[in-house]
Amino acid sequence: MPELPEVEVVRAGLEPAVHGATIVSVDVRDERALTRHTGGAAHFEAHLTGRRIAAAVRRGKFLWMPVSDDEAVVTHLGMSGQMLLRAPGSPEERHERIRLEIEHPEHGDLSVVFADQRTFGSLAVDDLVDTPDGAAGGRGSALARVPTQVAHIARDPLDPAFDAGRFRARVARTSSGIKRVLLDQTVASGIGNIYADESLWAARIHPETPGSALPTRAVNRLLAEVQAVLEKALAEGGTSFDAQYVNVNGQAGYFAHSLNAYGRTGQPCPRCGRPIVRVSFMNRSSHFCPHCQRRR
DNA sequence: GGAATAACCTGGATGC
DNA sequence: TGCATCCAGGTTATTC
Repeated sequence: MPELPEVEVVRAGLEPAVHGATIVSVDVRDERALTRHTGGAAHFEAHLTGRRIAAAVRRGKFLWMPVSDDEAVVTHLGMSGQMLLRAPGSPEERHERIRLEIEHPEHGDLSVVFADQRTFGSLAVDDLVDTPDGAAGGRGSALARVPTQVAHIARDPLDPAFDAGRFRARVARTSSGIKRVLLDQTVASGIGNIYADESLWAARIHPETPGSALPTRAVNRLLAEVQAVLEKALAEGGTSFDAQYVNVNGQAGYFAHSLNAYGRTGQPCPRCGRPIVRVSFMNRSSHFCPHCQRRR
């Protein structure tokens, strides 16, 4: 499941290949991959053909490639989306939805393939708007612009312009469980189910603890653990359980070997040795140690 | 306005 | 072997 570290690995892989490249053709093979695009496949193809890509930028789980100061191709990988770099004319990938043929002045011709099994991911052409704080829109570009579809989400915890004070204030004023808050992309972006569970385990906080019940010291500790978990996962190439997440070359990450709580139901907690439990939560699962992470 | 929940989707795993 | 059911979860629309 692509969360911040996985999307950043993809962005870093795309950057050298697409920066300065020209889109010579666009082929939409499944229009369901354009659910965020207004205008349909023909509009998407015609609008991008001939445009020059200026960068690969990321905020949270959103990735975008500006094609001018006012427009960008926005990508969200959803649950199973992949952005793959392939040789021109390479065989169609399994679940391939969209293919961009690009021409780079140094690297030559390449195919950028968007493949997505569960079709939760999408591409779209979107307008760029100024960031309210004047800082760069995301990692990968100094331009203080962000797609309208991304403008409503908060900066991610690894962003130098992340507003920790705003994060603490949002946590303090809500009665919702802290895991729900972590998954709210308008509070802090880039955190999904895996890294929420891992961060809460590291900070020894029960996922259902109301935000308002957490002392500032605990919120600060949690934020530090979120940043540490994300950094470590990024360094290890992200988390791969199966073929659902791979980098632009189709390779898996290694962070699954470093997980302490997520997906370890019944296995001993690495800290106290008692079994990790799994409970249903928001149509998904929470994994935690009931001994180390007690309810307040 | 804030909070909670359902729906969208595909394929692997599991049970019968 | 084949079929039915469950499960995974990010985002958003809907409901309370």
